[in-house]
Amino acid sequence: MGTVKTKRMPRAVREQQMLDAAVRTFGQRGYMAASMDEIAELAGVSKPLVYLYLNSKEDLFAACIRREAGALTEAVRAGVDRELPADRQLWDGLRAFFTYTAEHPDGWSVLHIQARTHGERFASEVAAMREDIVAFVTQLIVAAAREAHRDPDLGEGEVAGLAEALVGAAESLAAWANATPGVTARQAAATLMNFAWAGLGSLMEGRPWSPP
Amino acid sequence: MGTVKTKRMPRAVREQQMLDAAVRTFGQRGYMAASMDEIAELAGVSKPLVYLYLNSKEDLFAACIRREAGALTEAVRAGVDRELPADRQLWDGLRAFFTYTAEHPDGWSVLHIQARTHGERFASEVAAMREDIVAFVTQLIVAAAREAHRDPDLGEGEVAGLAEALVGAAESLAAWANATPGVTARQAAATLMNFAWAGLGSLMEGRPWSPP
Amino acid sequence: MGTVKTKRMPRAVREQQMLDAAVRTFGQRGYMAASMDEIAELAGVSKPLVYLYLNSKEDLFAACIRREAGALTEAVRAGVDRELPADRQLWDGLRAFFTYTAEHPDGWSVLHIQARTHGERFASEVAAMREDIVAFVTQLIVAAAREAHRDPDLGEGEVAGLAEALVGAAESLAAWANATPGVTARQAAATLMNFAWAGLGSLMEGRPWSPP
Amino acid sequence: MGTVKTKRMPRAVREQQMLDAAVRTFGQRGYMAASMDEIAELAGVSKPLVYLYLNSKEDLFAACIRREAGALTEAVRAGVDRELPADRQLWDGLRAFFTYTAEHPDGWSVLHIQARTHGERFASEVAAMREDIVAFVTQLIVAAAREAHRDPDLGEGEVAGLAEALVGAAESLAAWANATPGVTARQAAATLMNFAWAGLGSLMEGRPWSPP
DNA sequence: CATGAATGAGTTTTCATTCAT
DNA sequence: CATGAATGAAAACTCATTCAT
Repeated sequence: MGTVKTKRMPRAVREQQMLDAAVRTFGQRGYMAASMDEIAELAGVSKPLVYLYLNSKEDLFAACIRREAGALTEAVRAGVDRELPADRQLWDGLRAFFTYTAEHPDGWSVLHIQARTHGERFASEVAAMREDIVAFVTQLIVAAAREAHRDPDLGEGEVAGLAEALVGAAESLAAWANATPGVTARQAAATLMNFAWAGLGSLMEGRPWSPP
Repeated sequence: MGTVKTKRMPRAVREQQMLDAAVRTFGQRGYMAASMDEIAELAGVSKPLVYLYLNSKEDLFAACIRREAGALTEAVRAGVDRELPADRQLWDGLRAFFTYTAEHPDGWSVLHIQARTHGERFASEVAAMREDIVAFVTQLIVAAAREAHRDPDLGEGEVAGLAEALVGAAESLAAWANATPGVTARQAAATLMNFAWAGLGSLMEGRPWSPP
Repeated sequence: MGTVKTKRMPRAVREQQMLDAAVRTFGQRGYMAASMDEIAELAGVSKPLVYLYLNSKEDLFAACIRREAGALTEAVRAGVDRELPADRQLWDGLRAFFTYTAEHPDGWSVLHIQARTHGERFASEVAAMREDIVAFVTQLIVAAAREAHRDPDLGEGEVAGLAEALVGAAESLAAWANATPGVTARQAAATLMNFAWAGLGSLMEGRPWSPP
Repeated sequence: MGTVKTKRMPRAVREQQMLDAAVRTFGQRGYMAASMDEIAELAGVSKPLVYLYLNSKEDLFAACIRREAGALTEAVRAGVDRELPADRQLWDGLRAFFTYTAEHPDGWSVLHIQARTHGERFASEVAAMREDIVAFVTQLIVAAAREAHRDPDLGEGEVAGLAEALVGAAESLAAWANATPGVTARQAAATLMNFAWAGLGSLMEGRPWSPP
């Protein structure tokens, strides 16, 4: 499955091959356990070439994160039509998200797990992407309230907590769906929509659960 | 800051000191980056003693996982009274969970992050614990339906998905609460109850969201 | 000729063996070309032990410099009786110096050549030692003038330049004597005394050479 | 700061640019620490071209030594008029020498330090140059004796030692003068003439210092 | 029981050097 | 001629692990 070893390719192509190999290795082994030797071999090049193009293990990892974060963001963005109703947007976004994470489990692992556990430099790059997504979901919640002609009795902090919980639930479900054979992206999205949209609806109708 | 160095303690005590040091180190540095040197020093013992008692880095890590998983499970179990109504049980369990993760961030990091990224052996040990918890939540959902005299139109798979989503959301919120100053365990639990219980209620009243 | 490989020695002894090996290797190959592998092998230990005791190549080199500078200084000091007349002191000091450099060519190379060409950190350590020696020689020149009941028409700067030239000449002669078979320490010292003492005498008698 | 990159220059010119870059790099970084990459970049050419013209790092270094040794020799030769009295010749030669070393510190470093510490091949090339100079100084000493109508009671070995000491002192003073701001070539030369010529004079007048 | 002494195997990284175009 | 693409070999350094005392 490793990239076929061909000689003398343009730099841009080789760089992508290296990033492919790196994402796969980092995703499966983890940042620390991944060795530059393994990455180079999987990419079908010698180690010095990896260093020539990507500088260091850290830089290589950062490049992986940037590429994968961009790709995931782009996939979700492309799946959503901002003209449609809020629930439809959320549904489409979730499907795009679960589809992408299912098709790129290593990239998702790099973003979700590896990047968060190996230094501020990496964590902050992912945090930025995540904030984009949380902001998007927050907008949808507010839009949903408006569409339902409700004035949600929710403070800003509460909406943020909800968006955070929704995104967190999505992240967890992605891991679960990846690990559970037979669970499709569509099913994962439906489960979450059921759970979340109904809950939001109830909240907006003024029936929150309150602690005893 | 390490345990004070005292001579000749019973083996069980020494082992706990070692596990304390190991959990702290694994939690903060990650499994790969943690060095046996650092752990031994933090525990106030010599390295060979660590090997004598715990065998290897792998075994030491496994011991950490077992201890921490047990402690977390126990904390949640102790916080819940199985005689109370389902929503109260969930509320109490969530509070116990968020309290524990806030007070033992390194242990939680070991379970939630480290154990899942370093080989099947560790992942499966945590998965077992997690399944216990998901099973507990599943029971609560079913119990809630029964209490409400509803026949939930939910298949087993759907309930499982919901429980999974709930647990996943809790895990995400734990990380979020730990990282966000000013968010208490109680607040995290309230946010999630609001989100989840209302959603479950709507579902049971037969108003699920359905895909377009 | 390498140190015989014996097992389990006290740290202090091993450290000296390592320094011996390092001085020899640095002296013969130069700082950059010397490899830690070679040093460890010559010392009869494994590389990790070298790092355990001496930390890094830089620290190891610095330790060599410190040890060798101390030994050279001590050898010269031990060879001189500060109660004797100035010329006798200079003669004795030079003999001790040439003897030492002849017997420890690698140590001398480390101090004279290697330390000066690999970063301020090392250069300054040798510079400190050299300044000690230049100061000593300066004292002797002044003492010589006093003994001769002369008031040397020499400014401080000029005396410094002379001391510098004398020390420089000694350093060069050391290399020359080491490289020229059949030149003894005594001969090297005699050549320099002839050259220097007579010159100083002339200067003090007020017969300097003056530029055209 | 590197040579401006221009296309299609005659080989001889390109070679000089490469040697300029190499001398500078070797002089400042040292032989081992200098990288062919840096040299090629500083010369404004691609690495393969350096190899095409100069063959290898060793050959490149040797070419530097040859060029710099020739230039230094030539500078001294050009500064001296062989018709003038011996002391004047020495004075002029020293001034030329100190001037050259001050103006070409990297070249001087290559000759004085680098070449001597990286293998017999390079050392011997510098040694040859140095012997030329020592021979020249030896001639001057003999000529000085003749001019003074003295029959120096000095054996050949002694004269050689004196010349060696003088040259060595000059080399040391060159380093000292380069490192000490405010010391001009003229001052360095004056210091050494004072020291040396007076000493020689005394010797020839039959007042050598003799060991106790 | 406890530890100072020791290492094999691996890590990231760099460098002189060569082709194919 | 000139260069972008590529690498074999080795460097400094680290770490989990084990004896001998």
